[in-house]
Amino acid sequence: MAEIGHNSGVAADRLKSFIDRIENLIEDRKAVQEDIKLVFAEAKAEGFNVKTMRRVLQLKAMKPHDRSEQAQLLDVYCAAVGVEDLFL
Amino acid sequence: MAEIGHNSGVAADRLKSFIDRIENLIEDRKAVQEDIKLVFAEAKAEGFNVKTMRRVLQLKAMKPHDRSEQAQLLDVYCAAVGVEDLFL
Amino acid sequence: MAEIGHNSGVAADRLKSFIDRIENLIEDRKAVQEDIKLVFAEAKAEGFNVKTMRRVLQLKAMKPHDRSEQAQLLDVYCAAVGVEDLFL
Amino acid sequence: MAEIGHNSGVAADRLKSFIDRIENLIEDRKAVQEDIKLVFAEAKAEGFNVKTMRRVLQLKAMKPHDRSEQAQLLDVYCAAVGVEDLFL
DNA sequence: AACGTTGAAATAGTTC
DNA sequence: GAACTATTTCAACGTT
Repeated sequence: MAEIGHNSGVAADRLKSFIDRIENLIEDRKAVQEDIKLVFAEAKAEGFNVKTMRRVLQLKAMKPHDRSEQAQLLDVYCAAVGVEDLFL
Repeated sequence: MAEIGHNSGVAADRLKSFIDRIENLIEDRKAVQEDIKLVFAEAKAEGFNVKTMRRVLQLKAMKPHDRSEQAQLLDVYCAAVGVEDLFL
Repeated sequence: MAEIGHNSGVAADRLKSFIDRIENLIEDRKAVQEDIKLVFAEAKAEGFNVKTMRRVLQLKAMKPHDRSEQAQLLDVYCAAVGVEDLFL
Repeated sequence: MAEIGHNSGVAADRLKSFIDRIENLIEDRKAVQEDIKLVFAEAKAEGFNVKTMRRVLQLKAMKPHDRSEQAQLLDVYCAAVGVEDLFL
């Protein structure tokens, strides 16, 4: 464990540096997040359905193999429970 | 706005009562949540896939009409973007 | 992974049972949530401020200050970075 | 709702454009997130406690306590209920 | 290294 | 429809 205190402030400075770097990165992340929100808002303003868009993004992000595997399992489970699983 | 203070403690007592009641209800809710977790754990221990079970529960909770409506829209969007949307 | 299908429906029945149990628990949870809402509504009707009540509940829930744990370390880090760490 | 289909692909192209833009932004966000993880790892390698660092970041992120708002009301409620409301 | 635990981040719903 | 709250989901962390 890094020791802070006593008579040297070097560990403290090091910590401060880490904290600052992370704070800046968190700022960046927030900015990107804000951009994403804006694009969704724009799409919504043109009449697109945001929720469905999110789903499409999820599907695109999935590897095709995983996708079909999950889909099959969902099929089986839905059949077992008596739920129609049409394409969601 | 209910006045608290001055020389009467009745409003304070009333507030305390409300807070206590809600705290108890929150406890109840936590207990139920714990039960849910236990059932999922039990199912998992028997080899079922928890994530897929959650999906089934979502689908069951949906009104059939909404379900098919969303499914159709997803179809259209996936086609537009070039993603296969097999049964997810 | 639990196998469903082939010629035996026992795994299917088992899954159905799990799903049903969880559905019931979710119903319970919704009921409790509804009760909470009602108490808040009652308090509001008597003039209390709901938002502030929520904060009080948060603070009450935070209670266990756990000053034994890593609180000292937090003190040190906050000092190093120049943040006041009133409680926690 | 934006209509897609029939004989014009303009809405489809528009959707595709939105989806692409968001995908890119999501990539950016993942990259930033990765950077954050790296800095934490670096700090940890120098002996700092990651969990405590996260708490420091939380505390720093907490707003200037806004004592003008409804803080007085919170004081009153906390007093009524018997909770110490150090800051907020 | 998988498991559960925990905390953060996203999404959905509700209120004003 | 904008803001806030609540729920759900996801990812990271320590643990066995």
